[in-house]
Amino acid sequence: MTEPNKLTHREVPDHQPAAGGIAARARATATPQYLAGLNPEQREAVETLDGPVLVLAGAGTGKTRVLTCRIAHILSQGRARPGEILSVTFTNKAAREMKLRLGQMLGQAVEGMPWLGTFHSIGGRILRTHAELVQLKSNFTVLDVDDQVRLLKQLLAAENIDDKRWPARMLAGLIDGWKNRGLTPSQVPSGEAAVFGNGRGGKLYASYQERLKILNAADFGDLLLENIRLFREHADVLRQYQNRFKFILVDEYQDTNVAQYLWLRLLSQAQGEQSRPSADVLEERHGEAMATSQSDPGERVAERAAKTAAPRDAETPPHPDPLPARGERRRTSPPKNICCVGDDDQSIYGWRGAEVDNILRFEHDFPGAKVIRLERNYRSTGHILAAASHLIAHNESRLGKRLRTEDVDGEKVTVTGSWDSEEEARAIGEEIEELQRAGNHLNDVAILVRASFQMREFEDRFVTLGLPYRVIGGPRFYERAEIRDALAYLRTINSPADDLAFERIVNVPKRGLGDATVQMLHDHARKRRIPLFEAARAVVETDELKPKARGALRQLIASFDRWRAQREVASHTELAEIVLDESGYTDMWQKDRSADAAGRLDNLKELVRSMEEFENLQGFLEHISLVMDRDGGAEADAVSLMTLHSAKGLEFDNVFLPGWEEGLFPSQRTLDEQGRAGLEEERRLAHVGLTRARRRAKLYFATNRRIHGTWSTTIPSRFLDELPAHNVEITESRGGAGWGGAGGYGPSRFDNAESFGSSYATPGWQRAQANRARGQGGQGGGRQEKRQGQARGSFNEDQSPFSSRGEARGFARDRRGPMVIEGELIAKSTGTVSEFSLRDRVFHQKFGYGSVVKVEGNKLTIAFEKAGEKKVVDSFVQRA
DNA sequence: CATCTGGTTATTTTT
DNA sequence: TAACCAGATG
Repeated sequence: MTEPNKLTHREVPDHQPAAGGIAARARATATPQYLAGLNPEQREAVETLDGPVLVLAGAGTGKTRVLTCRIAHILSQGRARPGEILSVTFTNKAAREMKLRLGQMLGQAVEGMPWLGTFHSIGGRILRTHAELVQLKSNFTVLDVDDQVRLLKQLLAAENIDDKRWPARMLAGLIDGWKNRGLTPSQVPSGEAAVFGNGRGGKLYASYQERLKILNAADFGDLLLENIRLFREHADVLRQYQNRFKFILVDEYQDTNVAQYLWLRLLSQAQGEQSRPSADVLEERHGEAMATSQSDPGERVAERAAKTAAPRDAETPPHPDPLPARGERRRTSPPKNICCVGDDDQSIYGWRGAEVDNILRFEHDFPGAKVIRLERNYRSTGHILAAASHLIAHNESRLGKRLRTEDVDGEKVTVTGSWDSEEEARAIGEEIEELQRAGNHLNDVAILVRASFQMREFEDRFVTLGLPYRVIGGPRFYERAEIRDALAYLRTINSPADDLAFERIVNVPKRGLGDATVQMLHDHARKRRIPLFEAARAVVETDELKPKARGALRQLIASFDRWRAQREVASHTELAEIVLDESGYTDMWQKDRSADAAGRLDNLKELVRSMEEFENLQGFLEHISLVMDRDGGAEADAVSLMTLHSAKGLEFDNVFLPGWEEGLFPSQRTLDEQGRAGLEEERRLAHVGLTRARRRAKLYFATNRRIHGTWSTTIPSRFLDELPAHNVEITESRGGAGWGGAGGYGPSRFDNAESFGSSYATPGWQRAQANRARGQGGQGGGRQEKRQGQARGSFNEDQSPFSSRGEARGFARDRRGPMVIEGELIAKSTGTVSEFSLRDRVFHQKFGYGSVVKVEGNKLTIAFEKAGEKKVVDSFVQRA
C-alpha cells in the first residue's frame, strides 16, 4: 500500500482536543485545492467529518465530487489512512469513477484505497477472509441467478414439488427478497415462508442454504447476509472491522436494502469499552446528542422484518414511524463517522428491495446526524429543473429539497402527442436528425424509455434511417450465455466439486450427453455423496451408459484432466484459450449462422482479454462475477437508447422521453402492486428522466400503443398533468398528428376528461376511441375498465398545461400518410448507387443474414433469414 | 437425443 | 405479436 506523498499521514492523536474541530484545522492550513471549487454546502459536506452525516444530493448537485473530496479531506487531514476508510457504492461503475477521480485528485493514491468498492465486492472480500466461520472455504464460488435457479429446480424436484405451479424462479425471487431483508431461513416470518409450495418455502430456503455450503458457493445475497451473520456470531471479527474503519462513506444511500443497512449499522457501531479507538473519543465529544444511541441491531431486524413483512397493500398509507419506544436499552457509544450520500427523489429500486425508508429515517437511525442538502444543480437549465422539481413535489414521502440553478431558463420542456408509437418513433427520429443538422453530436442525445419493449420501435426506425444508435443496459456481460459457459469450463477446472458449472457445460457444445445421462450422474453422485465430476469418472468405468455416451463422457473427463494439468505450465489466459478451443466451444459458435454468433465470439475474446488483469485463474474467478460489466466502448457517435432505470447517473444535452401514458408510465403493474408507494416510485423515475437532461427535455405520448400484440388506446400520463404549465410547451408532432394549439380540431379528450369519472368509461366514448384506433388496424378500448380507478390524475390542478382545455386535441385527424414519409426518406438518401445489388447476400449486426430484395439509392430492402423483410441503409450491412 | 410444436406470458434489473 | 419453455414426436 503506497502512502500518497502529498498526504503525509500523521498519527491521529488519541486525545485530539475537542476544540480543535474542523474549523480550526481548516484554518491552520491554507484552503487546499480540492476544497477551492466547492460551494458552501458541498464544502460543509466535505468538512463535517465527525458523527453521522446525511448528504441529500439532488440530481446534478455534485454528489460524486463531494464523496471524493471528502475522502481526500480525511486523508489530508490525517484523520485516517486509506485503509481505514470504508467507501461503498452500488455499482462497479460508480466505484471505478470514484477511484478515477480520487486518483486525479491525489496523484496515485488510489491503490491505497483498498476498501473502496461495491457492497458486494467488499462483503465478498470480508467473507473470503473469514469463510470458515460461515461454513465456506475461502475460494467459494459466487453463483449467478442461473445457477441459483438450476439448484432450486433440483431441490424442488427432490421435494416432489410441481415446478409448473411453483416455479424455481419464483422461489429464487422470494429467497432473494428475504436475503435483501437480512432474513436467514429461521428468521423468515412463518406466514411468508408458507406462501410457496404449500408451506414448504421456508424449508426450501433452508435446504438451499445447506446445498450452497456443500457446493462451497454463495449467491449475491449471501455476500451480505452471511457477512451479517459472521459479524453477529463473531463479535471479535466484527470488532476488528469496526476498529479498522474510522470513516464510512456510502453512495446512493437511498438504494440500500435492509441487509445493507444492517451491515452498515454493524460496522458503524463504535465499540464500547472493549476498545479504545481514537476516533471514537473524538466523536464522543462532538456528539452530545449521540448519547441517545441506537438500539440493538437485533431489535432492528425484527422491527424491519415486521415492517416489510406487512403486505404491501396498495392503499396502505405511508408508513407511520414504526419506531417503538427504545426503552432502557441505551448505549453510550455513538455511531462512527458515517456519511451517507443519496437522494430520496432518485430512489427507483424499491422493487429490488431498496428501502427508501433507510434514507427517510436516517436521522432516526443515526441520532445526532447532520443533514446537509445540496440543492444547487449544475446540470440542467431553468425550465427543465423547474419542471422536474414541480413534478417531484407531488410526492409525499420525501425529505424535500428544492433544486435550483443559476443557469439560464433555456428551452421549455416540450410535450408532444402522436397517434401511435410508430409515429412517436418517427417524430423523435426526425427531431434527432434535426438536432444533428444543427450541429449536435448524437452522443449528446438519449432516448429514455420506461420498459425495454419500447426500444424496438426506435431501433426499427433508426435502422431504416441509418441513424447510429446504441442500446445501453440489457443483459450484463457476464450474464451472457457464452460467458457463463466459458466460466463454467474454467470453474470446473478450478474446482472439480462445482457441480453447477460442470452440469452447465457437460453437453455444451452438444456431445450426446443429454438429460438421461446427467440424471444418472446425479443419482450416482447423490448415492455416494460425491461431486458430479467424480461420479462421472466412476460411471465411465462401469457399463451403465450407452457406449456412445460413455465414450463422450470419457473424452470430456480426459480433457478436463489434461486442462487441469496444463494449469501448471500455461498462464490462465492461455489455458482459457486452450479450453475454449479444445472443448469445441468456439467452434460451436463459429458454425452458428445466427446474427449474434459473431458478437458472442467477440465476447469470448473480450473475456479472455479481461483475464489478463488478474493474477491467476483463482483470482479471476473470484472477482469475475462481481466486477465484470461491459462498459462497452462509447466511442462512435450514436444516440443512446436505454431504460430510465439504467439512465440514473447519466446526463445528456438532449433527452427524449417517449411513452408518457397511463398504464405504461406510470406502469399499471407497479400501481396495482404497490399502490401509492408504487406511484411515487414511478414519479421519481419521471424525475430521474427529466433531470438527465442538460439543455432539452422532450416528452411524448401516443394515443394508441400496441401492447402484447393488440392495439389499445391510451391516455396521457398523469405526470404530464403534474408539470408546471409555465415551463412546458405543447408542440405538434412532427409525425403529423394533429395535436396542439388552440383552435384545433375535434373535441379534446380532456373535454371528456373534465367529467371524467363518468363519461370517460361510457360505451360511447370507448366506441369512439375504438373507431379511431381501428383506422390503425387495431382495436381500441379494452384497458379502460382497469385503468379507470386511478386514471384521475390531477387534471384539475391549475398548473396543468392540459387542464385549461383546448390543448389536447383530437389526434391525427389528418394523419400524414406513409407515402410522404417514404418520399422524405428517399429524398434524404444519398442518391449514390449502392454497392449492393439484387440478391446479394449480406450480414447485418442485428438481423443476421439475408439477401437484398430491393435497392433504392443507398437504401436496401433485405429479406433476412430470421428477422424477415427490413429496410436498411446500406452502411449497416456488409457482404456475407 | 434432437427437433418440433403448442401453450403460456408478457416492467424496471446496481450485484 | 413474439419469444420462451416444456412436453411430444421422430
